[in-house]
Amino acid sequence: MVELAILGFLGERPLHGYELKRRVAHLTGHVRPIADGTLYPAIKRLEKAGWLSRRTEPGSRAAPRHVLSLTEAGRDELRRRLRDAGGVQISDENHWFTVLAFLRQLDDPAQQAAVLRRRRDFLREPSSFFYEGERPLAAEEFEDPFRQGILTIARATSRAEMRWLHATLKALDPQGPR
Amino acid sequence: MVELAILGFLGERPLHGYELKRRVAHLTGHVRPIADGTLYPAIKRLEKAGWLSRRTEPGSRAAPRHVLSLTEAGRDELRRRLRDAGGVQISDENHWFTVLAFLRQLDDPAQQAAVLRRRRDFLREPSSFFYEGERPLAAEEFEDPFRQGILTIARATSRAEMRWLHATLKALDPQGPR
DNA sequence: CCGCTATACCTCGCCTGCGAGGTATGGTCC
DNA sequence: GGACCATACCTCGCAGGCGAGGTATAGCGG
Repeated sequence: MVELAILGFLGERPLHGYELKRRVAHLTGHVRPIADGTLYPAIKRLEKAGWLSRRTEPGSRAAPRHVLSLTEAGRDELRRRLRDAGGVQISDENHWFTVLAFLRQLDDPAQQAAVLRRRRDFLREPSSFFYEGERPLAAEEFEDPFRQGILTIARATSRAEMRWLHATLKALDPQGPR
Repeated sequence: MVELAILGFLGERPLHGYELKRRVAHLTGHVRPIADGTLYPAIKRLEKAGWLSRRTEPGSRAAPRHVLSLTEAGRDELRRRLRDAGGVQISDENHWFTVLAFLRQLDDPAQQAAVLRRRRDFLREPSSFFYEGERPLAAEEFEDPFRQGILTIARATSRAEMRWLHATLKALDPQGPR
């Protein structure tokens, strides 16, 4: 997930590690700082794979900065990861948001739509949090206010996302598949 | 997170591993299967700590089952974890939902309210996904439909949760702190 | 009664991310 | 000009979770 975020942000413009850290932290919505021990090894991995290059600059008001930029191979990799997004990337909200944040860089609208459709199909699957044997329980059915909260919140999210997905899919391929 | 889920479900009733697996999978909302390699080692850890005990039963229509139940120490641990929920448990939606799912078992309403208040305070913190320098960008401000999606979905979720939090907090301690 | 399938449990190695530690440099304040 | 702080980068060990593999058992179809 961090790797995708790094590739994505660098796909927009070259950045040094520290600035990258700030942006990735904000990416999760409510600021959730990303640990140095996560960011820098990830940068190393990507660099080793030839997806980004660094150029050292004198620090503006501190230690020298390593300005990172995406190589051509890196841009290909970014597009590949966006196009092939699946599994956790589709089902986990944090991962999914990361994909969404950079999906614009996958410049073929048909491919963008395909990714959105995968998410839509995933959300469509009937789902519930709690069961009584086989039967799913609705929010109103149990007296536990906290579980009611879970269901109401999840429902609100799901609705908002579905509405947005439909509208965006329509805009992307007006007479596309399904 | 898995450990809390195990403690929580076993706090409701004794279960064997396989059934536990089913319930934990549903806990995330849209069925996200939990790997065996996650569940069973977690059970082992909890058992080793003395928080749950097992009793072997002949399998109903397959291999023998290990029915797990919470020990007294396990129940204490569950309550401790719920009461002290913080950090990732508050800030990450997946973790937070796990806490919520079992918060009822923390039987002191004042303590329940304290946990909810921590989440509320976290959600209150001003937050945004994308910045232009220092200034946060609103959904309407950029033309990227995917980032617009992120913001609109996040906003809908946040609103629904805030509404629920306020209502529930009021019900929990009508004249409580703040 | 043989093989298949579903149930049920377990282990191992890997990958990702975290936290705690460390280094270095430029600017500011006294 | 020395102390201090913010910036900037890095490493190490750890923990949680995953996936692929393996074992075993009960029931069912042919």
